[in-house]
Amino acid sequence: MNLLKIQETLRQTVVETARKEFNIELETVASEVPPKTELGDAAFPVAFELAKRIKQQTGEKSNPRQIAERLKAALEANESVERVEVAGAGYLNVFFDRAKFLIESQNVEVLPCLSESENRAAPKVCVEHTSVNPNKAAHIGHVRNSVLGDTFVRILRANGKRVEVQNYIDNTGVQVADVVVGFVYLENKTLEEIKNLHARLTAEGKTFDYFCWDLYAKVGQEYQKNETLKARRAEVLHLIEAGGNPTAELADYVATRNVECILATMERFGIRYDLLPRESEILHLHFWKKAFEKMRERGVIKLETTGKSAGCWVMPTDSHTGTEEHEADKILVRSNGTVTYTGKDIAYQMWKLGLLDLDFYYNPFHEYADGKLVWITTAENLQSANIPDFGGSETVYNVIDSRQSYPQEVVKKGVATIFPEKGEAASVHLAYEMVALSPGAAQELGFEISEADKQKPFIEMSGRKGLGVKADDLINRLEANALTEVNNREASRLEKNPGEESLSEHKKIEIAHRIAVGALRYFLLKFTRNTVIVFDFKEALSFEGETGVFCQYSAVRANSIFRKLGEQVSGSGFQVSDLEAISAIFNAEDGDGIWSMVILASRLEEIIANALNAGEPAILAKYTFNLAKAFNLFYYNHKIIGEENQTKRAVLIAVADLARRSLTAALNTLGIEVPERM
RNA sequence: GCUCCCGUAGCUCAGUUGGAUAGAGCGUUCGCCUCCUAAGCGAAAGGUCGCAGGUUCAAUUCCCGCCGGGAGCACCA
Repeated sequence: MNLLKIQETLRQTVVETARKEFNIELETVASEVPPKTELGDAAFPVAFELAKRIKQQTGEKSNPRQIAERLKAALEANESVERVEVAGAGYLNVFFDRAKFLIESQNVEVLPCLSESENRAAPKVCVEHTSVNPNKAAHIGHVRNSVLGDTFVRILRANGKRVEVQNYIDNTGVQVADVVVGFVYLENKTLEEIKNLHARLTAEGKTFDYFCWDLYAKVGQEYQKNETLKARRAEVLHLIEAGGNPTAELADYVATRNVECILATMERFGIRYDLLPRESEILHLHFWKKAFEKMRERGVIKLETTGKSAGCWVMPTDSHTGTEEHEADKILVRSNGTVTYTGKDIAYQMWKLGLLDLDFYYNPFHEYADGKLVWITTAENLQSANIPDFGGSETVYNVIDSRQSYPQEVVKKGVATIFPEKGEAASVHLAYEMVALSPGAAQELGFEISEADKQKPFIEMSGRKGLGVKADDLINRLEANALTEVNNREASRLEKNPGEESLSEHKKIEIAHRIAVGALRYFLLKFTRNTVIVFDFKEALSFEGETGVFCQYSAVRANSIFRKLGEQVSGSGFQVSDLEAISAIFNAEDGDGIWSMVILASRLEEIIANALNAGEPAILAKYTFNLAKAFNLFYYNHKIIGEENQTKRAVLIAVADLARRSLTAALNTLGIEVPERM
């Protein structure tokens, strides 16, 4: 009997009692977490609702407290409940049987869904995230996208969902064209020479995406003063889209090397993908043509014959009202017959949902260290073996910057209009605000800031200007800082305990890496999605206070207790006959403190369900921090190893074990691993 | 002009579908390593929840109107 099940049973009891006693049918029963342990473990403010409903139904005024009293007995009949109190104006505060709960918690998985083997028959959901244009290195804003997406994937899996992770590669867009213009017209390089450059950079320990980062910024500057160069962009873009020519080949080489770099960067953060769908295949396999046919069949688009958009195929929208400057309807096909970005996106979304009747071909792109493959789409059938069943998801989550809210709305509405049977709920835009730079941070990076920008609260990062904190730079800095700390702490540990074994260099690097990832992932996850993160070096590099490192430290301390206790304690559960002795521990003066640790650690499953429903990983991040904080307090207040009362010692061990299991699972769901030592 | 987001402690942010004394971190001040790791723990100080109305037994939360900040509204991607 875990916490969720107890709460569900109690809710049912409330519904049944309301039906029996008051002849009222409650659809939902709200339950709350009381603000303090002394106020119980679950609270139902249902008596207020019932009083209102009784008045509506019979016209009789009733006292919420009296209603609560009548529900009280029914709730107390539950075997997990010790007692129920009616508090305040009519709150029902439920107190669990603490000893019984603790005994049962020992045999309960903190995340039951994860322990089950993946159900291949379960409906699949798709998460698209990262989707960095393959023309430069990823910056911290891209990492916010990837970390949010990856964490959401982990939350879905912890809720028992089958998930497919896609990273869309826009390899035929203007951004790639810009870097190609740079290579060809500024650097005067052929494909062979670019290949040599790549080899040289690799040999020097440098990365191709960093080179492109600078080149892209250089091209952006050149465009401002060189109109001929700007004209080249259109030519190059056209050649890339057409395919089958040397420029397209060169662009493909550049884009693919950048994709490799970005994958390597994200792997450092523990972020992986199943499939890389490319825009080139969406074009070459005529996904749009198929989508267009379906839209015409279903009559959701029309050809404008008059007005500003004459000659364009448009999709009428009602969510937006037109003005003199802007048409209300969304153009999907331009008057020259080419398709817009939104049009392509609708086709891609249709494929994701299994509504297109067309498919890509697939080829393995990259193999992770443990053998897992990332696949990439291809335009030709390369006869690959064991291709997973991609696409055709029940629900699609697109992790995209909130600046894309309008086009995402069009895609969602568009797909829902073509397929009303599928509906809008199948397309979810997980929008998030940008990561911006404070004027100070921008200056710290060595950028000239205009007087106007200095007045602004924050400055938007820009790949085109080369203005941003590169992901690898930041994680390198974090790892270096962490390694310094690890070395210092290791030295003082060995000084105090000369007999202890020292950590190998390899292990120290691994610990520093985990700390760095923990710090950065938590930093990006503690903000809710619709908060603009104004990047601040001091805050991002911090290892103290509300940080991932704090949470990791708490888990490391917990593990350290069990290391000292040795293996003999694991699996030594209580006997049911111990119930009274355990109750005595909880009823003692410091019993509430011990119990609050138990109940908080038991909420993980509920919190993860909340995080999924709200589409908000920050809920889990905040919980994890609070859990770590609670454990640090518990750790300080109760000295487990030195405890002389054997029952109390056993209780404390069980509580600490529950806390560390919950904390570890919470951190892992955030994509943060617990280091061996800290 | 229209749409969306934000405004909570000195700073950065949480605050579930309305609910009990509005929370955390940083910063400031003061305590705590003879005791399972001080990347820690405790305490103090700090609030007209942007302003003004409305709905309700109950509003930081829902509705309306202002004020201030941000983003979007392309035959760009």
